[in-house]
Amino acid sequence: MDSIFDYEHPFVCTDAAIFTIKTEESDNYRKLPGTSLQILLYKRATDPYMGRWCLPGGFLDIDETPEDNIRRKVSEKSYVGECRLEQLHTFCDPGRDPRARVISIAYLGLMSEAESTRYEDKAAWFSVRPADGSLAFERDGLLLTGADIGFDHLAIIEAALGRMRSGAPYTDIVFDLLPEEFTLTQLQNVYEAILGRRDQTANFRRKVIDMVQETDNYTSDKGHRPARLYTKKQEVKQ
Amino acid sequence: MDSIFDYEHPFVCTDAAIFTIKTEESDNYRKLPGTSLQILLYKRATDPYMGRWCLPGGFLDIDETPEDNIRRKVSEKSYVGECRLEQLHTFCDPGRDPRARVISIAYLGLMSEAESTRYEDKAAWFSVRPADGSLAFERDGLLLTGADIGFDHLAIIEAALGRMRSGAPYTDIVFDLLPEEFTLTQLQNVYEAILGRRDQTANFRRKVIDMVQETDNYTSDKGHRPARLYTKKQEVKQ
DNA sequence: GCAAAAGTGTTTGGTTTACACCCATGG
DNA sequence: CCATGGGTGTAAACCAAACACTTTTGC
Repeated sequence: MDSIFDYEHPFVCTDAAIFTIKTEESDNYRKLPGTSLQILLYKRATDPYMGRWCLPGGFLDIDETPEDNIRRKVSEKSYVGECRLEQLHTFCDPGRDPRARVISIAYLGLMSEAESTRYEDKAAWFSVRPADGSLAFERDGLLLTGADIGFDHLAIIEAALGRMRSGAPYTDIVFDLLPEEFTLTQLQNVYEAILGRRDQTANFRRKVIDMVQETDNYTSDKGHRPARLYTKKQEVKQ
Repeated sequence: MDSIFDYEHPFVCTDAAIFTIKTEESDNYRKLPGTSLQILLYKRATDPYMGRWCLPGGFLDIDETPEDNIRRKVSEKSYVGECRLEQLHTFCDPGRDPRARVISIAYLGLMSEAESTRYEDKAAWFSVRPADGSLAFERDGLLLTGADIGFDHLAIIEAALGRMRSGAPYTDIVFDLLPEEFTLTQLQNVYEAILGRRDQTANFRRKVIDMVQETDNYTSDKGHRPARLYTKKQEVKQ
C-alpha cells in the first residue's frame, strides 16, 4: 500500500455562522424593546468573492481543532466575545472554492448579547430576516440578499438556521443567547426570533417552566409590573 | 496575505458506519423469524491498529466527493451492494490517527437486506448488541467489544446509532433497510431493532399508517393469517 | 386612572397508551 | 382444532391550544 503522504489531498477550512440577539430600542416608556436575531459577517477584501459578505473562518492549521481555529479567526476579524460552538455539517462540493479543492467544516455559534456588543472591526452584525423564500440581512440601512453572500455561505447560514429551529425546543441553544438572568418574556422573545411564530404567554410558560430555575430577583423601572428573573436550570444528577 | 498553498494542511478521510437488517432463521413453521441490526466491519491488515476491526472508508481524493469515496472503498473491500449515505459528523481530534493529522468525515449508511447479502470479502457483517453500557459485535461466535475496534471508530458507531435512534421516527431511515414491499410487522421489527424497545401492535400501526401505502399483495405459506404488504408512501406535492 | 406587561386558571380537543378482542391460515 | 400472527375498537390518561381573567407597576 502507498504511504498516505503521497496523496495530493484537499484543503480544510472552517466557517462559523455565529448568531446573537439584539435588543432594539423602545419608543415608549411603557413598551418593552423588540428582539432580533443577528449574524456576524465580514466583507471579503481579496479575490475570490472580493466585496461579497462571508462567514468568519479560515484554513485549519495542522495541530489546531476547528473550534480553536474559529475563535482565532473571529478575534482576528473583530473583537467580539466568547461563544458556544456546535458542529453543523461539512461542505465538500468539489466546486465550492474556485482556487482549489477546499472542504469546509461548518459550525453554529451562539453568543450572548453582552459578548456580542464588544467592538467589531472588520466584521459586523446583520439582522436576519426572511425574504420571499430566501433570506435577507440588514444593518444601518444596508440590505444584503443571498446574491451578496460569497462562496456557499448562504447554504451554511440556512443549515445553521435549520439547526437552531429544530434544536431550540429541546436543547439549551436559547440560553446561550441570553444573559445569566432573564425574564420569561425575554426567553419567549428569543424563541420567537428563532422560530418566527408567536406563542401564547400562558402556554409558553408551562412549556419552559421545568427548564428554568426561578431567582428572587425582579426587573424594575419598566412602567409596568416587575418580572421575575430566571436562570437556566442545572441538570440534576442521578 | 499568503497563498493557501503554503500551508501544511491536514489529511482528509471518510469513515462509514453502514447498517443492514438480518432476518434470522425460524425454528418453527408457525413462528416468524427474528430481526437483528448488523454493521459492516473489516479487520485491518496493516499498522496502525493492525488486527483491530474498523469501519470502511479511506483517504479522500482531490476531486472526489465523500460519498463516491465511500462507495469506492466499500467495493474494494467487499462486494456488498448499494446503500444510502447520510453525513454524520466530522471527527477532528488532533490525536485520532497516530500517523498524521487526519480529519474524518463520518457517514451513516443504510443498506437493504437484499443488497447486503452479496458476497462479502475482506469486510463482514456483525450484529450490534448493547453490552453493559457499551456495545458488542457478534458474528459466528466471534464476539468483539469496544476494545477490539480501531481508531475512534467506536465513537463513530455510537454517533451513528444515536442518529438512527433519533431519526427513525421522523425520517425514512427504516425504509432504506427494508425491501420495496414489506409487512407492518417487518417494519415494526426494524423499529424495535433500532430503538431497542417494544411497542404495542395496535399503537404502532396507527403511528406509521400515514407513512406507508398499502398494496394488494399479501404474504402466504406462513402458517397463520396472511399479512398485507405495504410500500413507502410517496410524498404528495403541493 | 390607564397602558402595558406579568402571571394564572379553565375549557376543549386531540394524541398516546394500555388492553381486550376477533380473524385467517397451514398443518 | 389450535398456535401464531394479523388486525381493530375503546376507554383512560396525558398534553397542547385557545382564551379569559387578575395583578402590578410608572406616569
